[in-house]
Amino acid sequence: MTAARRRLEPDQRREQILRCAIRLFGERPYAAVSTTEIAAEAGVARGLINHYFGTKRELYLVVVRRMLRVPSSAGATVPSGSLRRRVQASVDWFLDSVSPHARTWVAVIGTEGVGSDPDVEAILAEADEIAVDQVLAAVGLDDCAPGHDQRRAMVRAYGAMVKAATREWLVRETLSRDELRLLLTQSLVSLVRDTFPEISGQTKPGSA
Amino acid sequence: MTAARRRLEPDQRREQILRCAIRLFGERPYAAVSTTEIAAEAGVARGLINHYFGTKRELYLVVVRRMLRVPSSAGATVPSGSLRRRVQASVDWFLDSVSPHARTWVAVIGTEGVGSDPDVEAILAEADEIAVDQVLAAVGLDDCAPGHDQRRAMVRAYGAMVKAATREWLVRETLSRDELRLLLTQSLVSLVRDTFPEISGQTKPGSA
DNA sequence: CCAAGTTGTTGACGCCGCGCCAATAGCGTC
DNA sequence: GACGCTATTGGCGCGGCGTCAACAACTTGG
Repeated sequence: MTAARRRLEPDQRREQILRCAIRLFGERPYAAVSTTEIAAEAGVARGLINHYFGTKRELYLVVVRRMLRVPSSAGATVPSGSLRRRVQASVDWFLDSVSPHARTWVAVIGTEGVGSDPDVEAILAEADEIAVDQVLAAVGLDDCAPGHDQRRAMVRAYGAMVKAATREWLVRETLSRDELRLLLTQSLVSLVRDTFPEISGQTKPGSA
Repeated sequence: MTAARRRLEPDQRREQILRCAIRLFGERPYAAVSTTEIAAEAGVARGLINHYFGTKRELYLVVVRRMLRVPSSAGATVPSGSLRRRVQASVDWFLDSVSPHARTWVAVIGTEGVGSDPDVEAILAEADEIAVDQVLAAVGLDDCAPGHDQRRAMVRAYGAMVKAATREWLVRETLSRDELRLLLTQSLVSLVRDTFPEISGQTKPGSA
């Protein structure tokens, strides 16, 4: 009962399989999803998956990449005003762009214990770098030389907090949107205002 | 050539297999490590793994649990002094306890893209809760009622930043230990001093 | 309107990893 | 030294994955 096989444009078929894969990989960990299952879900022969994506693993990587494609750019307009205002605007923009994709976004960010996959990490890392660029741009510290790498590192770390806190909001619902907004804003302002100055070349003697 | 099979105490054998599993799972993602490989590494028959751990998956969970067992408690003595002093002391304690297990610790914290595993998440979550307790204790806000859940949520988010920043230090080496120390201290101080007050019950009217 | 070509799609084969279980053989005991 | 307990083994069956040659849907030329 192979319900009348139909011929599709490669792109359409590819997309169709990819959609099923995205859903299944979003529900269960990699090892718990079989290509047989994905194929069945898409109503195609299992071999077709290999034809389009090569390997189960490669399909998985495509899924990860796809799920990280944020609307990104678009509102890359840096607002003006005080530091706090600019930060607040960026935070709001982030929250707005996450809201629609909530479930999907959370699945991608989800941590899965031991044994990290280099390829997956590379994809996540690339997305993080873009985010860092946006944050630094919004804050107005694009790339002044001293302490450049350290600042980026710290913003990456801040990004991890953003992800975790957003999960608290979307999944555990332990934070309201306003509370999350407050947390993200305060933290970034503090980072830029208090921490950055102390690592930019000369160690500014802070009042202990 | 089954190099003269030897009989061991169950605990010893279990531990031996576990050690090999820890190493391999630390190097590659779950699906890329076979029980055959673990068995070979440990110099035992593959079936023995099932005998001791039941399932590959269960073995994996034991590995995750084991790798999260921090020296924990021990120096749970809350220091006294100003907020900043107490925070600083906690940060130092954390950095000291991570240093020895660096590689292992990082492997556990590592993120692995899409499709989170509920069981793994539960284990990580439990460890996080313990960490939150320690932080709140150090800060001196054990469990005063108003805004209790929000505070815990925010500290969990802070914990994510701690992990990420520590990775920057240990893996990417983009931050020195001192810079990391500064970042973690400043952030937590800011969190407690600036953000916490605004979510404790009455919304303190902030200067817009 | 049919034949030939193009190419999306299938199904089966071989391999390997995993869970299970009966058989085997260390090691202590009488 | 024989016996028994149990740690340990090895192989069976199932199922997932990658490959490949055959098949058929759709297109094009006559």
